[in-house]
Formats: sequence, C-alpha cells, structure tokens
Amino acid sequence: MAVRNRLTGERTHVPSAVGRRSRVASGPHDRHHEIIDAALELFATIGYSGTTMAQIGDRLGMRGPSLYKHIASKQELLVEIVTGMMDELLRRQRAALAEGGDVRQRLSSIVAVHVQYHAEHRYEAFVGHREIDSLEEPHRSHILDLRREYESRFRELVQEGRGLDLFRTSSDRWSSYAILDMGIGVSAWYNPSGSVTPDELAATYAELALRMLGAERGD
Amino acid sequence: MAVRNRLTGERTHVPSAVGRRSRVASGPHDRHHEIIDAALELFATIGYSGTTMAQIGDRLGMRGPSLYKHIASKQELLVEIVTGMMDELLRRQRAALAEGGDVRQRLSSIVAVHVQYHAEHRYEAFVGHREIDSLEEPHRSHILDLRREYESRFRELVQEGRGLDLFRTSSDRWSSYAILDMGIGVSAWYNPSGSVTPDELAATYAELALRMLGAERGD
DNA sequence: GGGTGAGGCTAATACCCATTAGCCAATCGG
DNA sequence: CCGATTGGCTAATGGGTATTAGCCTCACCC
Repeated sequence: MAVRNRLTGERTHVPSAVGRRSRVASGPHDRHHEIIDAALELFATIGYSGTTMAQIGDRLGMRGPSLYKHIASKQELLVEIVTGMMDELLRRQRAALAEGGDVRQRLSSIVAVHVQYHAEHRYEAFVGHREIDSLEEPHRSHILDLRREYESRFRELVQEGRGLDLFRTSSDRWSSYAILDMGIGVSAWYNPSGSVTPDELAATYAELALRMLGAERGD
Repeated sequence: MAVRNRLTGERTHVPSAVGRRSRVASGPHDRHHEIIDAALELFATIGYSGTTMAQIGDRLGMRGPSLYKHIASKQELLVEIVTGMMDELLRRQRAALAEGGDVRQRLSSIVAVHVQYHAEHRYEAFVGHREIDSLEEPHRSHILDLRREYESRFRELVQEGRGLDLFRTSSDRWSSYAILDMGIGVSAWYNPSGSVTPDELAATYAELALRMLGAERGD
C-alpha cells in the first residue's frame, strides 16, 4: 500500500496565500521576528520545555520543521529572547542613571525603569527570569553575570543613600532584594488591558520603594 | 541470540544493603516521604518537566520504575508538594490572624509568616509558585483558588488600614501585590547557610512592608 | 521451614519531540 | 523566459520518558 515514489495524487504544498514581499520593506513580514514573538508567548504561558516546535509553527500557519528555514534551533529562540531582555534592561538602567540627580532621584529612576519594563514587556521579563535554567552554557553563565551587574546597581544606590543618612533601613542587602523582587513580580500579574498603565505603575512602585527605604523627604 | 527464559547467569537484584526496619518506627524510612523530598529538590533545581523518574530514583539508590511501588505517578508528587505548601501557608496565615491585634500588628504578622515560610521552605515555595502550570486539572484550579484566598487577606488588611487612616498608600491593590511578591522572591534567593535566619528576615520584611504602607507609628 | 507480601529489578510499551533529509512550487534577478 | 533560491511540505531519524509487566528475593509470620 505504500505509494513510495508515486507522484500522482499526492497532497502537496501551496505556499503562503498572501503574496510574499521582497526583502525591501520586509519589516512586517520578517519571519525570524515573527517566530521569536510566537515562541515568546508560548514560552511565557506553557514554559520552554512545554512548548513544541509544532506549536510555534501553528501560530504562523506552518509546520514545525519549516521553522528551521529561519532559525537554527529552539535553544536559539530562548537565547535571543533572554539576552534581548537583559540587554534592554541594562540599557534602560544605564540611561536612567545617566540622568543624574541625588540618590533618591536616581534610585527612584531605576525602580521606575525596572517596573515599567516588567509591565511593558511582561512576557520577555517572565521568561527571562523563569527559564534561565533552560539556557545551555555558556549562555546561562553570561546571563547570570549580566543579572548580577543589573542587581548590584540597586544595592549600590541603597548603600550610598544610607551613607548619606538619606535612607533609614536596617539592611541594604535585603531591602534592595525586596525592591527588585516586587518589580519582577509585576511581570507575573500585569494585565495590559487593565486600568493602570506601565508608567503609572512605575511611578507608584518608585514611591513605594522610597518609602520602604525610609527616604527623607527631599523637598 | 535472545536468552529468553534462560535463568542461568542473569544479573539479579540485591535489595537494600541496610537492613529494613519493620513498620514500627518506620518514620525515618518512609519511602513515600523520601521520594517526595528527593522530587522536591529536583523540581526546584531543574524543574518539573526537566526532572526524570530515574533521577528521583537515583537519589534514593533505586531505579525509576521502582518508585511506582510507593507512588502513583510523577504528577502525584507535584500535587502533594504544591497542595502541602498552600495548605501550610494558609494554616500559618490563619494562626497569625487569630492572634488579633490592631491592623498594623496583624499585617505585620501575616507578612512575617509569609516571609518566614518562603525562607524556611524555599523549595516548596519556589516549586509551588513556578510549577502551577505543570499541574493538571482539577488540581491547578484548586490551587489557584487557594492562592487567591491567601492573597486576598493581604489586600483586605491594607484596605482596612487605609480606612482607619493608619496607612497612607495610593493603591491597596498594588501595594499588597508588592508585599506578596517581595516575599515570594525570598524563595528564589534565600540561602539557609547564610547569616540571616528565617525569622530575622521575616521581622525585617515586616518592617519594610509597614514602612512601605506609610504606617503611622503605633506606639 | 514454607508461603506470602513488599520492594527491588529489567524489559517492554507507547508515546512525544527536536532536528535532518529530501522533495517541490513559486518567485525573482538576469 | 530561465534557473537558482526561497520557503514551504512530508517522512525519517534518533533519542528520551512515564508507565506497565513480569520476574525474583528476602524478611517475616505461622
């Protein structure tokens, strides 16, 4: 019954019904980005190892193996997502610090940036934190290094503020962890169709953080 | 070449070298609990779907299939871990609230209990939060219900405090989320061989939470 | 002192999944 | 217009994994 090598009535493939654009103005049809986006949503909702290539393909109307015409591996998708997330977080943090101001203002800025990113890009952030262990070396170590760098900025600022007697808190270690974790938590529950915008939330959390540190009123 | 039914030189099994105890005083040798403990550590470090039955068996010096003499399925292990965690959290929270006191004291208590549990039982807590999506229905829904109940207590207390003008905070919703998330974060980084004990950390975080809420000094 | 049950073992079952191979149609640059 | 490239497809590959089946041995009880 095997119809091996028979070319007659085989069901064959009809490529994308919508016309393909040339690589000029390919922006909206960049398959690579589309795949990353689809993977991101799936990784966030059912986890990296819970997501199959076939599911990612489904989102784009294609089969799992076809993805390999555009990407190298499933792992590559995760690496791109996570490094993209850390790079962007660090970039924004650096920009915030570059604006200067006194310790309270700078701390408030990096908290705001932290929270805003975790709301705006909740999927990237969620995956970036949850799936670090799914990264193969050396990516895992690299990301952990970046994260340590990112986190140390919070601690440094808290220390600085304490040194200037602008913050009253028993431990800069625990309070900076608390601030970080409350921001990370946002990525787990933030709902973009809810009533609060990322920047409103960022402002609220910055205020909470300053109060938590017992910041002296700076006016 | 198949040696089917040949009984000659087959390698066979030598059961546990250490003498087995009778079921009297079996406490320290309860296989079921040993399995749960081994699974817990593995689930926490490499994730539920990343853990194989063979790995769990390894920890106890046995093969994967042998586990089924003591448990029903891998899923059962996760269910027991996660429901055990939520039950204990709720139990402790109820006990804390039962002690009464003014809003500040009660809020402080449930924060302390929350943090203490997340430090003392960081693996349970970590798995309990991270692997909820690995639970099959109806367990998943049940756990989510319990979690909603647990979380609502925080929000209710913040609201109550605001109503009495004891807390100054713009939103009881966001501030209770922040408090919850900073406690949950503890389970991701707490190191039991570090210098801070769970109850010290609990006290510190309770203080941070009250300050975050702008609690009026209650002395 | 033999039967029984508990608790190991290995082998087999019945999946699922990432990735590769190899085929083909349509598009596009010349 | 043609021939190479692009980007789909299906089928095959190679591996992993939870769970079940069936076997065996020891410890214990009578």
